[in-house]
Amino acid sequence: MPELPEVETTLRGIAPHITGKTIHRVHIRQPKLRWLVPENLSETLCHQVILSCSRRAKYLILQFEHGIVLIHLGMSGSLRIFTPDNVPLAGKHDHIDFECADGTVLRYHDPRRFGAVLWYAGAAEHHHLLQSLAPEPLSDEFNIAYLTPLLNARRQPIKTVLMDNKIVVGVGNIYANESLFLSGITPQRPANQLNATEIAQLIHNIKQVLQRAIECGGSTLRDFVDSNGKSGYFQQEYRVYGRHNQPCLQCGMPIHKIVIAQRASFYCANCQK
DNA sequence: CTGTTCTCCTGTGGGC
DNA sequence: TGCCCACAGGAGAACA
Repeated sequence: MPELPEVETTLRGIAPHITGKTIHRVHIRQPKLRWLVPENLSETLCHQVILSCSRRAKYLILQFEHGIVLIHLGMSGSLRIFTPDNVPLAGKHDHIDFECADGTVLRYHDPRRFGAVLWYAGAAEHHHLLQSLAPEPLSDEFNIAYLTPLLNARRQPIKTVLMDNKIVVGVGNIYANESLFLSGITPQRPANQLNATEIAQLIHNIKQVLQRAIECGGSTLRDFVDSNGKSGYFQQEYRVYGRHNQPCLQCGMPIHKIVIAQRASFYCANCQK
């Protein structure tokens, strides 16, 4: 499931291969993603140059002269680059090909189709999906002065609040669990009960764990080119996520699994208070 | 405004 | 070995 580090790694993996290139056509095999892929996307993008590639939250943004293509990988989406004359036949869930004039193909693959590929004839910051997003977790804007009043206004479990895009973007289920473990904070604690030290710890650990995962992704960048995609994303070592009943890596006590707001939550009752 | 529930979809894995 | 089915999960949308 692509979390922010995977999306960032995807961006770095594809950007050098498509930036500055001209779209020749777009093949849409399955338009029914989270939202319908615009039917006329190929006509819209034909002869248009990909000016730049960027990321906001877990959205990838391809910048064109007259608008943007917005890509979200949902939870099973991936992007691959195929070099000219090296493009394999499309597989079952290869829903969209962006074909460049030089033959390079950017292929969107998404078995569960929770992702999105959209066109917006305007600036990225004006798109309704992007304009009300909270700060990036790795930015300086995401700091103690910013977060403290927002947490104090919430009674929900801290884990739920961390996953709220109005508080901070890009912290999904896995990294919410991981950063709370690293901070010694139990996921069900009401957000307004965290003290200043804990908030500082949490911010530090969110940045740390995301940054580390992005650095791990750096060694897999070649996987985005001419790969069959089966290797998938890098395997991150998780400290609590998915470790139900396994010994805590700090104290050896079994890891608990509970459901908070319909999401699997893992924690050590001994290390996290 | 906060908070909760529903929804999209298919691969996986447990139960039998 | 095969069938059935609950389940996971990002995050917007709808609603209380």
